[in-house]
Amino acid sequence: MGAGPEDHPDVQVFDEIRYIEHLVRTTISRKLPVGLTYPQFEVMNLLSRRGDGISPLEIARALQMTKSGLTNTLQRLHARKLIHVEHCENDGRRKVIWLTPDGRAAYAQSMAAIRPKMEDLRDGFTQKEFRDALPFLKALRTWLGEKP
Amino acid sequence: MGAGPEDHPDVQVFDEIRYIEHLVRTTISRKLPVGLTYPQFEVMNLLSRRGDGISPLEIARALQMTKSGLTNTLQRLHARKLIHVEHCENDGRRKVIWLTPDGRAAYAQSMAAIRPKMEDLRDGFTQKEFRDALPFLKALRTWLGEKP
DNA sequence: AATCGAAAATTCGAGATCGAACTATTTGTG
DNA sequence: CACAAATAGTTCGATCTCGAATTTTCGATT
Repeated sequence: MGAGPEDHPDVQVFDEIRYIEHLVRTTISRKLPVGLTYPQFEVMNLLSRRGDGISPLEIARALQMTKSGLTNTLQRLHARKLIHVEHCENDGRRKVIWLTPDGRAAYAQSMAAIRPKMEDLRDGFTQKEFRDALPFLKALRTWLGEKP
Repeated sequence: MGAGPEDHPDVQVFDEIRYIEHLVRTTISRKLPVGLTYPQFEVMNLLSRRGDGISPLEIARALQMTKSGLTNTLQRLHARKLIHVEHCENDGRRKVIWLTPDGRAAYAQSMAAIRPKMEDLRDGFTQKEFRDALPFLKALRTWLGEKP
């Protein structure tokens, strides 16, 4: 029984990364208040972290979403009145997104649902462990992003 | 300007992981022969690595797909005659999946398209770097998977 | 042997995701 | 100024993804 490619450390690393990404996505999804999906939460999370008043294109780039994919998500958030969409004054092509009070409330509710898990995580691992893992992950991400 | 949560190493790690996963997915997707999607490739990759003759449930578990999602992908692969679906003799509920010769050819063609990038990667990083990154990633994945 | 509960797969509906084509606006250049 | 190229966003079609409900088959208990 010879060693297949699945034994190579690089393949294993990508498998683990795929698995972790999936676990994070499903774990958070299941904890979100009903009516909120994971991408919707991600958008609101960015609006909350980065401050409102950013454009759809900035959001799409920050979250690795396509413009068309983001249009879809923004339309749904807008339909639920969780975001407010303004037309940019200086540039007629651009729009600017804001969280509404309802949006902030839904976001706070989501974070509250996730917080216990996050705190568990910070008990299970040290910040040093995360810090030590970062350089390689950043290098890998940069390398993958630079060579199209 | 206080430190937001985005500065925390743990948040950064998850951001990098999300980014890497996305880059791998899109990079491979764009290199695949026309007509093949990334999930379809993943299934064929597993069939090729793990050997044929495995059941849909085993595939779904290995690839973190839901059974219903896999049914969809298998139906498409079957429609293109890239896989062969048998009814298990011992167990009437189960099916067993095989790559057809066409499937093997399509898989070989996909791997050939991806190989240069993989070789570049093995030039850009050492196997030791991947090996050193593994324990933390495995621990993180296990922890996330154990606490539902 | 009859039945009940678990397991494997499918169907269905809602939402996400991508890429290509399209519209509208702005910017740069002659 | 006119017009070409670039930019921001949307629309559309195909596929993926999930969860819930359903069907079929198996296995164990009685």
